Amino acid sequence: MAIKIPRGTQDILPDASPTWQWITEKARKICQLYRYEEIKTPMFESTDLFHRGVGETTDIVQKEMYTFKDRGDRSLTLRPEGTAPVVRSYVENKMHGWANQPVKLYYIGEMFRYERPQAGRTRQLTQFGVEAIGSDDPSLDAEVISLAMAFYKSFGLNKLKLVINSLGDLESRKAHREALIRHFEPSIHEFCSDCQNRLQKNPLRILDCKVDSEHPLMATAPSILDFLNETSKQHFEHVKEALDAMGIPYEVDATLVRGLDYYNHTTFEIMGADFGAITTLCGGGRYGGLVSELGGPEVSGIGFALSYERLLLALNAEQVQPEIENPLDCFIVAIGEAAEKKATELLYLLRQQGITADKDYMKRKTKGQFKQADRFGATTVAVLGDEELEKAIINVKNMETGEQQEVAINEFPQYVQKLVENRRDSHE
RNA sequence: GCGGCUGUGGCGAAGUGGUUAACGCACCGGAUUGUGGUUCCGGCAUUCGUGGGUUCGAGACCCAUCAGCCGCCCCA
Repeated sequence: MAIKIPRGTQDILPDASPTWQWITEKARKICQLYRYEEIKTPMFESTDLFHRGVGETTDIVQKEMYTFKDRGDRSLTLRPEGTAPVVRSYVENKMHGWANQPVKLYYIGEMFRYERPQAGRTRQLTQFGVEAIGSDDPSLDAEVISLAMAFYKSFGLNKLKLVINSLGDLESRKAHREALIRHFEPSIHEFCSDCQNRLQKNPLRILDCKVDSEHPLMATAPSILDFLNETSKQHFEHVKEALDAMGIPYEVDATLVRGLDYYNHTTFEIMGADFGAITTLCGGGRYGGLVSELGGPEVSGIGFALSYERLLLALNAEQVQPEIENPLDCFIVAIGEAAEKKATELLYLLRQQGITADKDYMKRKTKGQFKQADRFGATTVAVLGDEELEKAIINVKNMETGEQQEVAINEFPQYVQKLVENRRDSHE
């Protein structure tokens, strides 16, 4: 049996790859505007990085990692997310000592999670993410959120919803955590087994549970927003004011709890609509203890990650098409062996001049070659056969008007060049 | 990891146990010995995701397995 693509992965075929290039271009462009610089980290890291950086209690670490041993008996893991590796690099390269602070980075790359695939969820996913590390200024939170929103807007997407929340600082989180345990503990046996486990490990995530969302204790659960201390409150207020000033609408959702352990203060999610159960396009937030946890100084960062796969769902739902096209300037129809050889030479000349050019490689008849040229959307076709070779000319046909012109073969490249330039001028 | 649905040529899709597996699109060839987008004619699945079983006979029924989609969980 033929070998098939691994589960949860996909080939990006030529008809889809322009869209992928388009997304990448938009991402780079927006990062350039906001002055974030690209960082590339390895596809695999020491397994410990994710245990320490992402959190032992998270689903990612507990059941979704592609972990393997290399020949030197090192435990390595294909990266399931981008923040921990970037922070590892921040610490390893002592970026906290760089002149420009905060350090503003972005990455584009593949992530790997062992999950059950469905629409918008694959085992290899492509993420664009941003990390601004070294400042706890709340206006930086707003900048990162606005970058994400501007990115989506640049595609013309409109059905977006920004949801924000604050988890507060360590002190606030601790107080809230205790209140949650007090709230749920007496009746915890009425909750699902996941929630029973969460009670001591991470009671915050009980709020996130879909199974027990109708339980009366959910509605009356203590809200993190009531436990924010003065510092945390001010931070959150500042973020909201900055968003208001930029005219970015948002909703505050006190139950928005991000899945990874390292978040504090601001968390946010951008949701799309109209494409099935999965609506989260982008998730992010501020992380406090992560840098020091990985051996760096006590600084915090803020970032987000979003996937191409889900952006694609949103683009489909709103019927957005990429702006990329690749027109064929000239197709050479060669009739006979001698002409075929000459065509190869002429193609090379055209391409050296920046003219997109192609020919037949399937030994098609003349008619078939024209059909191919038409399918490619060639704007001109050059016909070369024995008759032309004898007279040292080539017949250049305009495929829109059907007009055909004899051109001396040694003037052919310049002639096509002129046609292409005229066409470009008239289109501008 | 759990539950539901699905799997026929490059694509879409008929076929609900009986001989040579409809049809549409795409593709290739011819009508037009060297000129496209229209038309007409012809060609194009030793085989129905894979493996096994039931049967005189299986694309259809059964079992297993793989994959996809949807839902749950969770997340990007």
